Amino acid sequence: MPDTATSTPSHPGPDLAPSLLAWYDRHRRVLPWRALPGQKADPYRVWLSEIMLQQTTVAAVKDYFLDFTGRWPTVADLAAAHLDDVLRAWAGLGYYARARNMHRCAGLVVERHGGVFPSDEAELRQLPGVGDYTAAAIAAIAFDRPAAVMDGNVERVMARIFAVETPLPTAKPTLKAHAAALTPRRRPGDYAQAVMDLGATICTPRSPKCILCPWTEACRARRRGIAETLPAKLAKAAKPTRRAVAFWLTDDQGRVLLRRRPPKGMLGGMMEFPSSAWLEQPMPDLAAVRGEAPGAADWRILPGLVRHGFTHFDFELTVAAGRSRGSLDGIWMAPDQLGEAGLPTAMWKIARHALRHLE
DNA sequence: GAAGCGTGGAC
DNA sequence: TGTCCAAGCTT
Repeated sequence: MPDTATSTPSHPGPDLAPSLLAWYDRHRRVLPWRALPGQKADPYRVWLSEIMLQQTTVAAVKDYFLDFTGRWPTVADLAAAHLDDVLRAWAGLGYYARARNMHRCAGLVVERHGGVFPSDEAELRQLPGVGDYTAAAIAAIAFDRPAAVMDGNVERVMARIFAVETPLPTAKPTLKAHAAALTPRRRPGDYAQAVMDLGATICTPRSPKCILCPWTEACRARRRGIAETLPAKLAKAAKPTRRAVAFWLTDDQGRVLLRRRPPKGMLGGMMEFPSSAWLEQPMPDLAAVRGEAPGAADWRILPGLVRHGFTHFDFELTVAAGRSRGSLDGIWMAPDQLGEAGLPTAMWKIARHALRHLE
């Protein structure tokens, strides 16, 4: 009996999961947080890796993950650590609220869950730093629950397989429904990693390797020749530039003055060099910002400019160097110890700039 | 819903 | 050089 509904299915097909799992078994990547085939995943390591991997590449995460799990092998160890030490270990990885939430989350898992991560997606979702994606990822990967993960990779893969041309973020609910419909009952943990691996290695934003894709026959975007254009995204606003003068203040022992930023917001809780306000204005001269300096000194502006791109603005600084007159309260560090200070990258650039011009 | 929140690598 | 963007979450 001819059946147009099955010969031209309304969706790419019910058998996509098995072919993807077969591909995954052949191309499984070895990663520090990934359990070996047949072995049980450690929920702590899965959680830790998922937090680190938020908006961050595998290459950037690897060394941080090994360092963290070496220092703090269990969630109880991490919960018992001082936040300062966690922030210092996190320095350079970016999105520092993740580190603060991670530390809070570890404390809650110990206090409320006896040091054992919940396996239920809704319970995981309640933990700080754990959103829809991360809750689903932990449920699927650590506990093999049939949770549908929805990250940037899955969005892209779904947009292409189903040729969804509606731009993000409007298309998100549609893409999520497609992803949920494809999630299998068997091996949901492997499937979650497989579909993300597919997006990361085959169904890439540019130049997708459709020839190697296990779903190439089913892919509607490839058939229409529009795979590389998907998913469509709304244009983003231009980034403004903020400028400031950073103060490199040294004492009679050659130590430099640092301070700790407020606990929330931009670079919350991280170390920084004192500076004038970060304003969307032309670069101020020394006379305009002398009142914001951390103390009296024979300030002189060093040649050159420090540039740094943040998420929503570009940052330009000039560095004023000076020798402190008298003693001043604050955090004084020898320049050769700055490597252990846990400086965010923007501050590290200031330090390099100052040292280059003062030596 | 929109804005705030880092960084480094690829092209 | 600039642009995009990566296993998102919080407010």
